[in-house]
Amino acid sequence: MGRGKIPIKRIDNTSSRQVTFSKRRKGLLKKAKELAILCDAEVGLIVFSSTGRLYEFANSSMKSTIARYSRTKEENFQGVNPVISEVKLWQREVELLRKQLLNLQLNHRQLLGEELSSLGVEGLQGLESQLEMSLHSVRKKKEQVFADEIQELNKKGYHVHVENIELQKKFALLTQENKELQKKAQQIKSDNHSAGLSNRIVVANIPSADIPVNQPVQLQLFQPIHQEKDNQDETPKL
Amino acid sequence: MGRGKIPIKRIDNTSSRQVTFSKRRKGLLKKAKELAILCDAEVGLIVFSSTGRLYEFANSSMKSTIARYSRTKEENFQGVNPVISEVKLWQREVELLRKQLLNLQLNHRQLLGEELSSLGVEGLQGLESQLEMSLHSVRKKKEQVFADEIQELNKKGYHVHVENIELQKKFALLTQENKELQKKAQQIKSDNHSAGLSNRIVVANIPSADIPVNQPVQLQLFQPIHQEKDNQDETPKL
DNA sequence: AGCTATTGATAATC
DNA sequence: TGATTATCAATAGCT
Repeated sequence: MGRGKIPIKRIDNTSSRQVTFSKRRKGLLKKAKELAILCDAEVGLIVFSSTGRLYEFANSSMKSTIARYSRTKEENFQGVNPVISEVKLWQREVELLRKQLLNLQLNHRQLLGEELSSLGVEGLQGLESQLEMSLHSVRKKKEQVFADEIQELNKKGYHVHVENIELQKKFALLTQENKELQKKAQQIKSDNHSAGLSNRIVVANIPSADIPVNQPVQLQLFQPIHQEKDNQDETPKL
Repeated sequence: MGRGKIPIKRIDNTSSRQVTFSKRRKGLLKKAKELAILCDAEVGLIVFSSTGRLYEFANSSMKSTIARYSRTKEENFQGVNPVISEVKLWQREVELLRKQLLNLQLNHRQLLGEELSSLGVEGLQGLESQLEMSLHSVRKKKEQVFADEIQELNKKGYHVHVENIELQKKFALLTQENKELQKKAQQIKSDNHSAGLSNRIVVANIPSADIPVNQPVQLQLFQPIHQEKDNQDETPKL
């Protein structure tokens, strides 16, 4: 598959061998991954380039795959083993766990809406109602989380609001003070004028009417939602 | 690369998964060989089918490839030359399986709407949409099952209907025959009367007009349902 | 490292 | 399974 076919023998030209290596290595790794995913297989792939660099793929872990490999290989030509009893114990454990895992995996996949072919009508009905219940709980939970968050925000908002009122009071006091200072300044100025001196005192004229004092800030956020909205599930029960 | 492209995810259908597995496994092994030959690389490939069968390729030897691998990784597997550590291998396997099982169990419980506290808002949203998708698939599947059943029933119903018509035809013929026999019997009777003999022949008078001949029986059951009814899921996304 | 013409792999089908 | 074939994907040869 390429512009022409090449014989399967060592490519002599070093650079084109390297190019081909990197292309085909990529392809091989991709295909190994795909096989593992598509067919639910445990795949381990080790590739050393001719320069000694390592490339690998393993869908579970290389370590466990190699372990499984060596176990499998040994069992084939090792009918009798002196340390059987303990090993057998563990093997049984593994077998049990594998079974549990497989069962759970099937169940899980069905909960995800896959692999439904093995289910009959009652199974499907059961699954459906289970999913409905789950969905219900999840939505409840989600709403609760939102409600909690909103409450928290409201609380914080209230504190900010209180703080705000305090600040406004202080601001009002300052404004008052300022006005009085201005008045005094004016007085001094006119006194100086009449005395012929011009020792200017500048006082900032802070605007005071822009912010409505004691107007409560709008702090009410969304209210927690508590309407049941699950009656949309009007699937015609056949 | 085939009649159509397939998404890279686990193939649900068991038999087609197995078919794909054997095809792709073959292809993968071939490509591994080619890479090793063409590019002078050291390749080791281990594949376990989901049923646990082992397939492998190694251009030098799996043992030495694994040895080189572990050397490169600077880890020493006792895995390759065991017996002492066989128990340890199994223990590790048990540990791994236990972990997987626990993970899956948590996930599973969450899919059942339990143990949701560890999830944040995004987690809950994700779970919700996943459940919605699952519900969708399950309902689809259920409807399909019903549709199939109905089709099957319709087919059977049609056959019964055809058979019925045949029977009605035969019945009509028999009725006709019967009438003619009656006529003949009457004739013989009157002949006997005039001859003075009374060798009575009794012929059952089968009613013939009670069943409406060729009236097609009502056999059309429900039609398969194919309307999409999922736009009911208008959950307000908060 | 990109770009195609080509071959190769394989999904669907029987 | 095993064979066939229509399609899609990988990649050989160039740039």
